[in-house]
Amino acid sequence: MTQSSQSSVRVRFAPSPTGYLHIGGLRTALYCYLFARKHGGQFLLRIEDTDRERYVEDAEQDIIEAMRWAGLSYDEGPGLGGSHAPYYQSQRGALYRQYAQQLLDDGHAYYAFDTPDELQAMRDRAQQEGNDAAKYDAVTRMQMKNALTLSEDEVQSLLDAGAPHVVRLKVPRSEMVRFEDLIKNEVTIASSRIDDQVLLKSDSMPTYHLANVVDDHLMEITHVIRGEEWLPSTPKHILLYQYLGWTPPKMAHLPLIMSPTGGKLSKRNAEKMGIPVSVHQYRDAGYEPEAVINFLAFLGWNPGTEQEVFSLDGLVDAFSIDRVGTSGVQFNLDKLRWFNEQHLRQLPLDDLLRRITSPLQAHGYDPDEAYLRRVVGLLHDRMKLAEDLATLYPYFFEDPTTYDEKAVKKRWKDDSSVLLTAYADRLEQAESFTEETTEAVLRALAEEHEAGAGRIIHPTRLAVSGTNVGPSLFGMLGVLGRETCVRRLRRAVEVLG
RNA sequence: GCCCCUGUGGACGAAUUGGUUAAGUCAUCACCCUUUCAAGGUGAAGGCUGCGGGUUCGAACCCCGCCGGGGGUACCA
Repeated sequence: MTQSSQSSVRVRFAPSPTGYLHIGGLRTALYCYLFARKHGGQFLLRIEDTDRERYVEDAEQDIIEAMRWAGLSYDEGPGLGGSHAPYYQSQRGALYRQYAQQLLDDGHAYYAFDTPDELQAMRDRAQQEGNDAAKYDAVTRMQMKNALTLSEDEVQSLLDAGAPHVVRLKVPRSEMVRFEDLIKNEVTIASSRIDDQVLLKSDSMPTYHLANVVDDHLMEITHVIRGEEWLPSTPKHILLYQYLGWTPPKMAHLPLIMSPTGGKLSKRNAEKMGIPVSVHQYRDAGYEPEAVINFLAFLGWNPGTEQEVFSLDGLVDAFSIDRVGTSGVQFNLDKLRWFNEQHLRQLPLDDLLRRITSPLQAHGYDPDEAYLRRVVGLLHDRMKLAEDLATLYPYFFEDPTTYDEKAVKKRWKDDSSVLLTAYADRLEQAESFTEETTEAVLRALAEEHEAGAGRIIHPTRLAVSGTNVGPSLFGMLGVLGRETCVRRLRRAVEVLG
């Protein structure tokens, strides 16, 4: 890297608590984190709670917990403090107002008193006249009720009378606004395309644009890494930096995550595809945080080598912003499952046990540890999700209540009752009950009846598990134990005849 | 509509930066292994690198024009 890697890099993840942290948000956070750590810099969390209408009470807690779960630790932020506190925009109002005032004083911003109805009327008018966009800009602002069209006295008396008003950015009529994006390279937009953006809302809260620029500067952010949906408004930010006399940070806009049905992965179209949206849903479904992180890292980035399975630290090592792609990437649940399987498999037994407990309990199972260890030993290599134990292999925790219909049809034969009864009898009397003995007993029995071993193996699996798929039969029997196996064999004979 | 970003098999993506038969992973299919299903192993199918022009001895890569996809166009972020 040409970048002198020490120190100065500061990156922030700045979510808005308008909902639970979603998977796309976590990816943005991850890239911020990777970049910061890669360069030995700081990673901070800032809560952008300027929208009172959409504020969600427990969203902030959810965001913090999701970051912790994912292992994305930050150096400054809520609960931690830091030299640039507070990290809540709702607590920094005075700052934004101060800089808005500076912009006002310098003639780069102005008061506007238009009501929502008047704005709507202006847009309707513009549309009727066939103007391509209904903008509040260098042309239309002269027809509106603002400090540019009203006299100084009128403005003052409106202000004194407490008339609702906003502060708008005075965007130049025609200027080329240019910036260098670390991912998209050079981007240029004509200022005539930019709205006179509201900076301070009538409730005196800042909009994203003002708050973001002020905070990024004050918090000494060196790199703004965020989703591509922000690319078109970046020129406004560049203008703001310029008018405030500040040097803008480096910009990097991440490609969007798409739904398999097309379009940005939103809550709605994701759920339609059975894709969990909130990070906590992944946790609850038993996905490994390392796997989710690994998967997310590869959504728009790759190391350029064959290696795909990475730990978080490994990703930090391998990460480089210039290997981030430029086009939108489709979310692929299959690939996530594969990553999950990879990570699950390399998890030491003790760690695996810890992660398996809560999904089990969620399904009402609370096996003792020694038993669980044996079950997991048998199933470790077959698991794709921590939840699988409860959903795919419930029979390790309770007797099957039904028998899979197709399996019965295929595996339950005329001689099954006789054979299983005999097998149950022998198992009951066998000297020991292990993987080896259950197999030896079964094979001997099959031979005596001049039947293939499968004649007993398959119905036994059905009787014991209720289905015809699963791990090695004898290993399974050994784990379940004599009493359980015999009971289930006899019950199957009773039910299936 | 207008503005911005973008386009390599079904999905993700590599390609020493203009160099010859366009990697690999997921998914699919087949075979092997096997008491079943996975896993694992081996292999297959799937591409005029969106389309059309150009530049060049040579283009996925550079230029032009189309077309497609996405985002933005709020007193939301």
